[in-house]
Amino acid sequence: MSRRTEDYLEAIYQLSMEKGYTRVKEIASKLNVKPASVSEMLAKLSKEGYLIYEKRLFVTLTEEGRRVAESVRERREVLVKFFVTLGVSKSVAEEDACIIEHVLHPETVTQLKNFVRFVEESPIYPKWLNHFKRFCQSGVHPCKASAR
Amino acid sequence: MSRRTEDYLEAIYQLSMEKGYTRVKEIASKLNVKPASVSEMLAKLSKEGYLIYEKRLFVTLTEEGRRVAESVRERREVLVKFFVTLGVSKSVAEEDACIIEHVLHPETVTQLKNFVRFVEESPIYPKWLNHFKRFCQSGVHPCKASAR
DNA sequence: TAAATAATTTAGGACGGCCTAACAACTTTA
DNA sequence: TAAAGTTGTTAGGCCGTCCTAAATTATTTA
Repeated sequence: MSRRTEDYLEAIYQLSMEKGYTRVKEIASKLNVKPASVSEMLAKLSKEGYLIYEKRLFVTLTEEGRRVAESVRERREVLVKFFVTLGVSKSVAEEDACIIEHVLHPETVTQLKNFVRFVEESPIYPKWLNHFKRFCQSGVHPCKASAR
Repeated sequence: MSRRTEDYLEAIYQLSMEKGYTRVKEIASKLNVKPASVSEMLAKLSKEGYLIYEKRLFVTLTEEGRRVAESVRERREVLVKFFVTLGVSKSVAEEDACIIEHVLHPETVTQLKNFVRFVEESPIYPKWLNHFKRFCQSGVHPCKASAR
């Protein structure tokens, strides 16, 4: 299962949300490739059992395809949330997440999740965040600055 | 400049540290590819001005090549430090860093750096880390647990 | 210094993913 | 319902990176 394969599955998954299926043209525009490339990939994915493609009509994921897509999406969401917590802008966060979601070791993903939850659940979260933001701007840790 | 190109430059940079140069065989083993592939890549990189290759002898980076290699390395180090702070094991951290170092947006890298420094410079760092570790194990935020 | 060994290069090929151009099949509309 | 427009497919090619096998060059050792 290559990275690109995962990209396709996730794109298809998302595009299918509303109508239950999607089309070559939509996938192509989502992934910024030409329809011809999508056609090719669909043939491959369908042969490998990740989706069912009613020729010239619509694409639907199989159980297996959906499973993969969901896990990719989950990983991506953790990353986005995480980068955003860190003060990265949403658009950049999404871009970066999209790129690296495929390759992180499960252990890393677990720790990212832990971190996000830890920070969110901390009673001093607002204060922490505020301090962190000030640190980003001034380069000085507020707790230290006030101590001397 | 492709990802793979960056990998090669960084590998060459590291391998050259000691002796000031390196060899095809070493690069091949570092990157887990065959010498033939290295040969090819060296031809390309040398044509593009990133290194000077005295045929069949040694490889040295040009200024430009060193510049690229250093920036790649810097990014990777931030990532490793970061993942380790997050509780990811060193080996996994290094692996993951190696994979994603190429693709992160500068904004993201900046924030990662900020985070690492912020955490390190916090006066309550030991406490924070301890809490985070306990949270990872129990799933409960220590500050909350003791509050009720 | 000749023979054996080690390192490197070259040639030829594979694979994944992308593209364009030409064609085919549906859909809309006149 | 035929022509025009839209969507999808096929064929042929390209690029980057990798490989194996064979040839070449360098180095070691007897």
